[in-house]
Amino acid sequence: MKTISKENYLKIIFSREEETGKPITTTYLADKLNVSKAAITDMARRLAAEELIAYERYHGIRTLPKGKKLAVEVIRKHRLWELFLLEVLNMNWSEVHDEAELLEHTTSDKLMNRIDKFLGHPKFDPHGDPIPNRNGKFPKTAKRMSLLESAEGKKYKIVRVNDASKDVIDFLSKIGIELGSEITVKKILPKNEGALIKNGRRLHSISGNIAAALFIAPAEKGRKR
Amino acid sequence: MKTISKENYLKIIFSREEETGKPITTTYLADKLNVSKAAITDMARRLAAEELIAYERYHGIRTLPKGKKLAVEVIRKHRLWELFLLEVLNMNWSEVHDEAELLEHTTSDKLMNRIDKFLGHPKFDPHGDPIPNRNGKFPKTAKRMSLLESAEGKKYKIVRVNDASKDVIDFLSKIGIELGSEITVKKILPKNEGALIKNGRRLHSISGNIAAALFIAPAEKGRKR
DNA sequence: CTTAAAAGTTAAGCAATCTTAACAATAAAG
DNA sequence: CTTTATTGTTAAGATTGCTTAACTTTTAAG
Ligand SMILES: [Mn+2]
Ligand SMILES: [Mn+2]
Ligand SMILES: [Mn+2]
Ligand SMILES: [Mn+2]
Repeated sequence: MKTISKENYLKIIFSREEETGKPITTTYLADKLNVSKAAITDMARRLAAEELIAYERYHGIRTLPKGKKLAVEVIRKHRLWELFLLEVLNMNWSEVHDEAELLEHTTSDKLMNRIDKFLGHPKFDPHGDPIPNRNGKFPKTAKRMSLLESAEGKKYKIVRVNDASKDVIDFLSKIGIELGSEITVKKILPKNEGALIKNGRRLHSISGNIAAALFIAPAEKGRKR
Repeated sequence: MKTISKENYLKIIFSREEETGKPITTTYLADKLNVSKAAITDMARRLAAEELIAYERYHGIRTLPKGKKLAVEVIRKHRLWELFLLEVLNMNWSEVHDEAELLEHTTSDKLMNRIDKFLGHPKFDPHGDPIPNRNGKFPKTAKRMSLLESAEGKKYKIVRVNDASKDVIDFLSKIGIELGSEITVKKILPKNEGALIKNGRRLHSISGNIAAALFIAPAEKGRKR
C-alpha cells in the first residue's frame, strides 16, 4: 500500500542514489527523515517486501524500478506544486517547499497534469531542480557545480539552491540572491568555512552552510540552466 | 494530535449536527465513513478525550467548541479547493469533491487564504454550499428546500446539489442541470420514487436518489442563492 | 591483525486506526 | 409490559510507523 511515509522515504532514497550512485545508508535516512535508525531498518524491510527497494542487511538500500517510478512521480508533484504556489499564488520562495512537501501526497495525477498544463509544462522548479515530465523523464540539464568547487575571481550564475532549509532560502532572499543571479566568487574559505561573493556591487560573506546550498554554472553565452 | 482521520470524522459530525440538531449516531457515522461501528466507538472515545466532542455511551455524539472550530476550518478548505479546482484548473464538476477531500487535510491556513483571495473571497462552492470565512463565519444563505418538498407546477432555481455522490453529479451534468438552472417541477412521485422536471424544453424523469440531492429556491426576483 | 568506534539490527512496546466476533443496551412491536 | 430487532460497545487482534535499549556487524585506527 502507498502511504505518505513510504512516498517520503522513496523520494529521499531515490534522490540520494542519483547523487551518489551508491547504496543509501540507514544513518543518512534517519538523519534526513528525522526518525531513529531502527525506524529506517523497519521501513526498509517493508519497502523491500513490496519490491520498491533492494535492501541488504548491513549494506544499505537501492531503489528498484517500481520504487524509482513512484519516487519520480512524487518528485514531479513536489516541484510542480512549488512552482505553482510561487508563480500563481504568490507564496514566498522560502515557503513553497514545506507546503509542497505535504501537497505532493494528496494530489491525483489528473490534477497534477492540469497544473503542469496551466504552468506551460515547465522544466525547472523555483529552486532550479528539474521537473520530470508525465512519463518520468527529466529534462536535459546543463552541468552544474557546487559553489565550493568554483574558481576564485570568476563570474557565475546561480542555477540551483538546495531547498532543504527554509532559513537558507530566507537568508538568500534577504541579501538579494535568487535563481539566475550573477555573482563573482571572491574567496572560498578552506574547511568549509564559507565564501566571499559579490552580487552586483554588494559583497557578501556567506557561511559554509549557505555556500554548500548554492550551485552554479559559468556565467556566459549559455542560456540553459 | 490533529490527523486526517479525525478531521474527516469531525467534518461529518459537525455537518450532520447542523442538519439535524440532534446527537449523531454510531450507525450514521459508520455508514458515512465506511468503517465498522466499533471503529466509531473507538474514535469517539479519543475525540472526547481531546474535548473535541461530547460523547455519551449509547447516546451519540455532539461537537464541542474546539471540535466545531476544527470542522469549520476543514470545511472551508474543502469548499475553497473545490471552487479553485473548478474555476482555475478547469476540472469537472463531478471530480472536484474527491480531490478536495484529500487536499483539505494538507493545506496550511496561509495557502488557503491565498486561494481565498485569488478567488475573490467567494461565498459559495460549486455545489452551492456556503464557504465560511477565515473567522469561521458562514455567509447568510437564503432559505432552501429539498426538491422533494417542492410544489408541482412551480418554477424553481437549483441552488444546491449534494456533492456526496460523483455519479449523481455526473448524471446531472449529462442532462444539463447545473447550479442556477431554472426548472419546473411537473410531478413528485410518492414514496421517494423520484420526480418529473422540466429544464428548458427538456423533460427529465429523475430517480428518488437524484431528487434527494437537489435543493431549490423559488425562481423569482431574489438573486441570492 | 586487533580493537574501539560507528553503523546497523533486533526486541519490546506504544499510539493510531482499523477489523471481526461476542455481548449489552435501547428502541420498536405486539 | 415483554419480546425482539436494532443499535452500540467491548474484547482481541492486525497493521503502520514510530521509540528506546540491548546487541551485532562493519569500519577505521593504531
Ligand atoms: Mn522542494
Ligand atoms: Mn512529503
Ligand atoms: Mn465537497
Ligand atoms: Mn477529507
